[in-house]
Amino acid sequence: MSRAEKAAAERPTLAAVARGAGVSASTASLAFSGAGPVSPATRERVLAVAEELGYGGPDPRARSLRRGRSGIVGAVIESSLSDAFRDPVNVAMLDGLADVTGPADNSLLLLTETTPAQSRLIDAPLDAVVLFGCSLRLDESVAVVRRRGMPVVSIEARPMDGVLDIGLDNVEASRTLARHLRELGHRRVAVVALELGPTRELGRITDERVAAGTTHTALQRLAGVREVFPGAGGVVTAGSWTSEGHRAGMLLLDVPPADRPTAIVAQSDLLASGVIAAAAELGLAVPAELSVVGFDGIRLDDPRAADLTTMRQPAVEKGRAAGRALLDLLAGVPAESQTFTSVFHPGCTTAPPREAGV
Amino acid sequence: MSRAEKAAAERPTLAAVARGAGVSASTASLAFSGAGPVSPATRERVLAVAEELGYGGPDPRARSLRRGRSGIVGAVIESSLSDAFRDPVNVAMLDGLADVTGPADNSLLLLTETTPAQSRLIDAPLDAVVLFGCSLRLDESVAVVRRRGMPVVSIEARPMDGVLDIGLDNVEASRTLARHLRELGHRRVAVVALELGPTRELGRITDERVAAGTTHTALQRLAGVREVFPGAGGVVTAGSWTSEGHRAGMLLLDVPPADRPTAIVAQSDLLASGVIAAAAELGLAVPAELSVVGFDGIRLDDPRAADLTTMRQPAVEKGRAAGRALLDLLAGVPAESQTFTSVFHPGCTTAPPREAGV
DNA sequence: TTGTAGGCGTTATCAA
DNA sequence: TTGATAACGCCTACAA
Repeated sequence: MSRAEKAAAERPTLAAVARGAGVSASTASLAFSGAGPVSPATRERVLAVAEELGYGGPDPRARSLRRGRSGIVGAVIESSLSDAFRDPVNVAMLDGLADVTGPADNSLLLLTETTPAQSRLIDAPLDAVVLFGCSLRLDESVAVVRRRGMPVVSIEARPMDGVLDIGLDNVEASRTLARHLRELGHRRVAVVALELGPTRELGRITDERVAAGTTHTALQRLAGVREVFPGAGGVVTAGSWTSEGHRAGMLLLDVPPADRPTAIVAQSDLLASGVIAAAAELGLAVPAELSVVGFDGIRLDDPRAADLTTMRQPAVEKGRAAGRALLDLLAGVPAESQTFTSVFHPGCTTAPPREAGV
Repeated sequence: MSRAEKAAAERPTLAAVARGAGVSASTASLAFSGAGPVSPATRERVLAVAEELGYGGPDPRARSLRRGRSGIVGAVIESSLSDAFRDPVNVAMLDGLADVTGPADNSLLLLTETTPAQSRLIDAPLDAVVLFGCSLRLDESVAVVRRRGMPVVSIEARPMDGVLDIGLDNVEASRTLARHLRELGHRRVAVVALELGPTRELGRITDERVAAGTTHTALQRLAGVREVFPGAGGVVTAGSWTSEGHRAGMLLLDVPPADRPTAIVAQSDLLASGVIAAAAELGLAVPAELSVVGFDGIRLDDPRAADLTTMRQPAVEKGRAAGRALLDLLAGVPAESQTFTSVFHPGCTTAPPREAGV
């Protein structure tokens, strides 16, 4: 028996407190939960004995078995925490989620879609689950959770049976950006895409990678652009980070001028920021020599990308909506998928191409 | 009875599976946990019946009561998630923590030090707790947790009884930076401090605010600077964000040149980045007209602050150390507080003051 | 207002 | 290798 176990074994229980106070366990329970009538006198006596014995209140483990609820919502993210939280959009969504679940006495358990058959998803005492931009093991995760009968909410995932999704108008929003560029006169447009899955490797957008792609958001945003610029190519990145945008930008821009796109559609503001940094390094003026658009509408630290042309998406609201849906589901109230809308923000990183109509 | 409750009530239990397979509950349990000898035949039979009944494996709630372990570690942060995660240092520490706890089958529950008497800290099924830069309700949180007999690890908190702390050489590191500035010839030096507590309000550093300060890290870093520049003044911010650094910078720099500091010690790289942005706005060249140092050693997106003179701290390692300490404590192995060391990184944001020896 | 009884779903111990 | 038994600590009808 380890020291910790011994200490735990020695902790007083509600029964011990009740005994000490000369009342029954049920009365003591009421004294703590306030879920029933207890005379002030007995309550105080119980509390006093608890204090004396160093009893810290009902054990949440026992309580959650009895009640059938743990008060814990699993927030599943695909990658490592630092990868995911590097993008303010994810943090904003998480914050929105916590904003709603917290006051309802639910906390968030951080889970990553790790290899061994979603082990934590299986053995953590969860009441419900939110899937944050998961793609790789999406089906597997959903299967595990559904089998347990837990409500599942996804954020920007492809539609799945029995999963309520909080979506975004990715196709339409990307189309809007693409149209904006076309109207300015751009014809040579390249995309810098978010990770497409299943691998996270920077490289050219190819039909193969698109066909094998698992990340709904990236695929949708690409589709939106291609509605306006059919067959538009570009680069797939490993994720929504400035450094990846920079690498992608170098790949696309460090070429003979004739091969260079006149505009780049980055699938996130962070990527756009990296692209703009790459352009600066190559001595390309934005927007005079290169137009760049992003996606998300976050505030960027890099002054060169400060007023980016982008689509603003309601990230915090999406998180809140996911939280509300979860609470409804948990309460047995029917809830439905919903889609949020992005708003076009014209910044100063787009302009007509130097030679219109190349 | 809500729909969710009804569904839960209908879920098969281990006992039901055992009955279906014609074995005892204990045998069925072994078939799932693999914690004992079961003949392959029976195991398969049990698993088959489970599959058929749609049984998703042992209920974690019951398991955690029985085992006395939930596999959940509480990560307590003081502010909102988005405030905390805006600083990559916090994300890195969390990542390091998850790095260690994850493989040991422990997940992280995100908790904020909210008002109502640490409610979630009390009623969430936690095995242990990590305190991340908490200050306001630190004592209260610790009291709650200790009473439950849970191991507690703090990160850069002031020393507390029964709390293992993962520290950083904040005083020494800050002194190093201050000395560096003094050796360059600076005499008029201002500090841009992290939030000092108990309020989060931008304003001048005053004796009162310092005396009332609760944030260990900020106080230590200030003390380190003051060892070299006694009585150094400056600005307290609301937190480690670029925007706060910018505001603080404007406050300190947008004054007659004679009143202007020749160097600013920002207590984080993010703050430093904001200060540099403010300097740029005011047309002050860094480092020619103003030296700026930061703290942390994170990579910054703003190219003007790209190569900041700063102290690099091992944030991920700190998180890992906290995780290891926690696991030790949980296993009953004695563990001790430890302090990490920062490394001076000379960047290109410091230089001798324009007129040495003002 | 308080007490009694039973069980939430598992797993550990021990005996067979 | 399997099974019976007894908790784990609490909560909630229901009865007193």
